[in-house]
Amino acid sequence: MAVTIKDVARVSGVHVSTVSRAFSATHLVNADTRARVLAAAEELGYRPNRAARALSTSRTGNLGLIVADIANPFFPPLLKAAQAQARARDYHVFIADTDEQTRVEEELVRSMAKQVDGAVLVAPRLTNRVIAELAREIPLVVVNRRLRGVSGVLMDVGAGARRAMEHLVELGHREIVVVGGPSRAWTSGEIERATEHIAQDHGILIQRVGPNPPTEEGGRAVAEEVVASGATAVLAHNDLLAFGLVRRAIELGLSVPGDLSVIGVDNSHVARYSSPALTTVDMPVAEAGRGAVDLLLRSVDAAESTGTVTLETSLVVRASTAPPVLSQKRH
Amino acid sequence: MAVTIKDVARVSGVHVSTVSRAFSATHLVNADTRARVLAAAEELGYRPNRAARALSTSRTGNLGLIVADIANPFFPPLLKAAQAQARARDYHVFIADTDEQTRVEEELVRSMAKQVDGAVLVAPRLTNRVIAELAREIPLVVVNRRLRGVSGVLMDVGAGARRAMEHLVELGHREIVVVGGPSRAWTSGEIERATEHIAQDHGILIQRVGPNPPTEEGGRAVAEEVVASGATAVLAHNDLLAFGLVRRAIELGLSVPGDLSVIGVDNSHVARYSSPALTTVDMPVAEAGRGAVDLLLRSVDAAESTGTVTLETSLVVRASTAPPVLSQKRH
DNA sequence: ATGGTGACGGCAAGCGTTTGCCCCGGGGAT
DNA sequence: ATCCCCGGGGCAAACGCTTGCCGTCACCAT
Repeated sequence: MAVTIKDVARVSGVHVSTVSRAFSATHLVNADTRARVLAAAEELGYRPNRAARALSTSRTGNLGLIVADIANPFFPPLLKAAQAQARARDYHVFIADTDEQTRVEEELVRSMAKQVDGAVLVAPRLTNRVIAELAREIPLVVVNRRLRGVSGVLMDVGAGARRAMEHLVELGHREIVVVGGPSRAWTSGEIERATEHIAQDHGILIQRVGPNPPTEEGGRAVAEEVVASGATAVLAHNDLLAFGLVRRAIELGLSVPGDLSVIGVDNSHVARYSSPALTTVDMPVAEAGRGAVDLLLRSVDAAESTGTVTLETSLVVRASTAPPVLSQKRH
Repeated sequence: MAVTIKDVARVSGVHVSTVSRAFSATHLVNADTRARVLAAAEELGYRPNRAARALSTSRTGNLGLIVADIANPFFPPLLKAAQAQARARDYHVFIADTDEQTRVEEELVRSMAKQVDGAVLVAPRLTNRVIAELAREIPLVVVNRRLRGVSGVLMDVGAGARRAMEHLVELGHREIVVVGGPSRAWTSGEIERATEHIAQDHGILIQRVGPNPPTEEGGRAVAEEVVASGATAVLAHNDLLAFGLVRRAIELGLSVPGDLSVIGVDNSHVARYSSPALTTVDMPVAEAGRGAVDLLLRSVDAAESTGTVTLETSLVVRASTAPPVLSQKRH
């Protein structure tokens, strides 16, 4: 029923192989013949069947994009950019949501493997071991994960966290709580390390709370603990967490940034939309999405190349940070 | 290199057809034989090649999901729900972003056609004619578009807009501006009709501005016009537009809701996150995503069934609406 | 004229599955 | 004892495309 290469061949009076070549090896066919074939194809509305093509070339023209939570505002701009880049290269993309579950993540990669030329894992929650294993089965690039032998694009969240801490220190804060995210996220470790350094360099007192789910709820849940800590500022693992924390802190009667300065990470639109607008670490997500696809496509073509690109982050100062008020300490 | 049905056949000592049946027509093979086959498959890590399967069954196990803008906060929760539902049914989903361009939308459907069993068009910008045409080539379901002969899930934004207007009327507003969205969006017409009715019923003065791009920028751009109109309240096509409008209005020295009440549509997270929190029309997006996939799968299986489901919306009153101040009119 | 050389394009195998057809053998009905 | 039926499973074609191989023909150099 659907029009196939055979129909085109019949109509244009050539063999199917010629039709095939007219599309994918243009230099092997005479210009006039090719024109006839293309005309016939056009007339019939012929579209090559990618699945069939995949069967003989073992190239599908598809990519997989796997994220923890599509609805987390960190991801959509990245997905959008990656999708656009893929499309520009004539690739289609499968997008899948793992719901933060590592089992699902692994299963998803495996079940997609045959259908894609490669996959990008965005902020994977999987262990390095499993990722490395998967990378042996299918070209992989990871975003925000450092892994020997696997291509990756990293957003330098460590530098961003450092900037954020310095900003707080300059404002005069001396006791800061760092609200952690999911324990298996690479960014968690980066932030921990960076904040540790800053604390030592400046003699700052740091308290850590977490791990926490990277959601508004997670933020609300830790608010009381943060308030009780007596710290005057907090750096949260992401904007959502920061936002929930701010909301709850305000409900508890605090003023932000008056009583508590809060910094998020991601520079997602919640940071811009919320009030007070959040000071946050900007993550170049669109660039990361594009970069991941480029990297992936490169390793699909060139078989064996792996590489890592690191993208710069920056601190965006908005209205959720201010000097601490010099009241008597609360504890 | 990859393990195929042949390998499994060899290892388990049966013919490939038996292996095939062991997977997809279990009742046609003896239980013991089947167990042997499955064991061999497991041992080898065999996964059926979906592309090959598609070739002979003409069922791909894939779905397409096409949206105007992944980064517009209206879409991600819908995508997430749709994707989850599809996964539960063992379907993979292609997600594509049209960047609000109708040409791209059409081209996307066509280029996916051979690779999916059906597609859902979310808030399509295409004309009815083109959609109907596409629906003839591939099972389609549209979200937020009413179209004879094409399955759809509709969120009753008309009822929502009516509720929103009534809310404003009850608060005492008598001059309201309706900020329109993209002209080709179905919701635009619905809102226009609903507001028209309310205006007549209550003798309200309505002014329309638009069409506008459904973005924060779009909202900022119309703010001055809205302010100059002298109206005391506005109903915007979506939250993003409402949000941009609020921001700009505040920059212009107005207070919201003091000088201007604003209502959005979508109940996306920007409505919750922004300040003042937006009164908005809640859209059951997750349900719509699930419903669309269900509907699509049904028409894929049952060939010829088309249906429309309408989902209820509701008004969420937050902090961006209040009674008008009774000052002298500004014009 | 003769042989050589490309360019062009037909032929057919092969990619991994599914599925209609048929064969085989065992058990129940007669 | 014979016949039938049916469960089980092998065989091979088919799905739509790509690609290595080879034949044909025109054209050029000798």
